[in-house]
Amino acid sequence: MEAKKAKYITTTLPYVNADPHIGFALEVIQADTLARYYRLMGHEVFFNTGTDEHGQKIAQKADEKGESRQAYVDHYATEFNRLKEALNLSYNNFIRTTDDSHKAAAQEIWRRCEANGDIYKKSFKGLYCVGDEMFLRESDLVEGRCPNHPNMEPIELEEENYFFRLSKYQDALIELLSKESSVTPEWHRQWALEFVKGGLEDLSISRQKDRMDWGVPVPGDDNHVMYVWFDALTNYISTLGWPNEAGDFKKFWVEGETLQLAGKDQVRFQSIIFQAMLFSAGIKPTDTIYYHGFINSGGQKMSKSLGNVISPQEMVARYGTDATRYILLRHVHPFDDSDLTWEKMDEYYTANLVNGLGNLVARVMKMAETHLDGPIEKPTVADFDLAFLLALDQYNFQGACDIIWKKVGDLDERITATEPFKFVKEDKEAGKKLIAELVHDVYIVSRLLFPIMPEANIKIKEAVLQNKKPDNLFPRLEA
RNA sequence: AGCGGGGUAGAGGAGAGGUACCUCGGGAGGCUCAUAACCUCCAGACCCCGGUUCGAUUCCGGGCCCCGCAACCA
Repeated sequence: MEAKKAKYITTTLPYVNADPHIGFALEVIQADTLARYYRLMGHEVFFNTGTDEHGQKIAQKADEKGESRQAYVDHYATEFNRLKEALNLSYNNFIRTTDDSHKAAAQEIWRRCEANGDIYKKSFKGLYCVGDEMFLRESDLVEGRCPNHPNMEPIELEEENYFFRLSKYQDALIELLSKESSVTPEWHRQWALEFVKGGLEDLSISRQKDRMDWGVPVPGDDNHVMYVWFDALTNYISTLGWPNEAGDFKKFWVEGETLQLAGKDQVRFQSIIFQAMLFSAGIKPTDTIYYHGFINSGGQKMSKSLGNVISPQEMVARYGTDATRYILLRHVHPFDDSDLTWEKMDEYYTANLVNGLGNLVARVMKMAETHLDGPIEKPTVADFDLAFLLALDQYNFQGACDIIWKKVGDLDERITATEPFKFVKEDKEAGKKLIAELVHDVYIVSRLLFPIMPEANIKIKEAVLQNKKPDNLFPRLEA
């Protein structure tokens, strides 16, 4: 058998100024499903996630709470890492941008970009709000004032920043983005291409330390720290041990296939800025970046003031880990925005997991336990359903689930049509054969479940191999 | 303004150039292996106007309406 290409897969790193958001849960579950799928297909996989911990907003939040910056980010890193258990994630590394090795990598990529002539110093003039201690953008202004501090006059301030020569990489980016595989779905690639063709401005990549010190020090200049984006984007390679160019970096980034997952608001950062940084540092660009949509609730953005926020922890508490994964994978569109409410999620859970999959396994395994002499012969490894593989290859999680649940529905129909529970009383051997076939097919379903719902996969397989009806896989919700 | 996405049964979603599918809900029946589950049947939909086509809800053009993005925001 030929050696399969190594696969690298990463989420974006959530910024730790709030508890884990359902949108990140979606992303990390999608990534985990792909990681499990690729492993199942025999690829060696490196799956990365972590936390983005520098920058003004975090410094501000920590100050507000009266905590040290480090204590503040430590708290959140722990919170996010807890998702591993809650969502049954199989990542290989959880990187924090405050890790020493990451900071060293960020400095090294800075040096390489600088050595390539792509970093220069320029003074930047803008309106500065003393209240927020930050520069305001034109579009932020409300009647010429800071929206947070309407009674303070913004002052005009000038500071020196380092800039990254993004403009230099226009042609390289156009070439990269002309490859269909570079971005999924297609419309984001088109947008990025148009955006780059429209011309790129260089971007500020540092902050003066006396105003904002919570960042990675700029190599060779004690007065500046890196702007958080520049530092954070480096994580995708620092997690692989870069700047050590051998080892995992070579295996997964250089010689393997790289896939990033991100929200649709990230196109500019991931597909343009980060790729330009890689070009500048002489590193291969990301092979594919997949962008998911957003999750709204009740037709509106989730927001604390509307009270429609759905947190991943609450979902896990109500439905369990597997069911949370199921809902996010099957009932959220892989590319477009989707809408979830508790009402709808309850419905999905009851219809498809309690009444569907859970009930099917219960009825089949009860018959098996009662009528079969022992476990069926362990099904030999059959080929996976091609349509199922194709769906996952195209990040179509919904489509992959649809194929599984079609099989569930077909099995329910077959039980009604063949009535093995009745038949076994008239013709024992023939009835047993029918039941054994059903058990076999339940096993096949559970195999497909592996990337989607790892716990159910194990429980169903065990039930089949022990010829025992399992406890309710998905308990009915309290009325 | 511009760029992008979209408008499918009562609700929420999928889909495709030629009997329009799924979940919930409504109506009628069946079964009893199962988590009061499961199966069958019925009622019910492709925003409007043109064009291409033997044929479009699906492709193209226009209109109306909704939703994103719009540069440092992590």
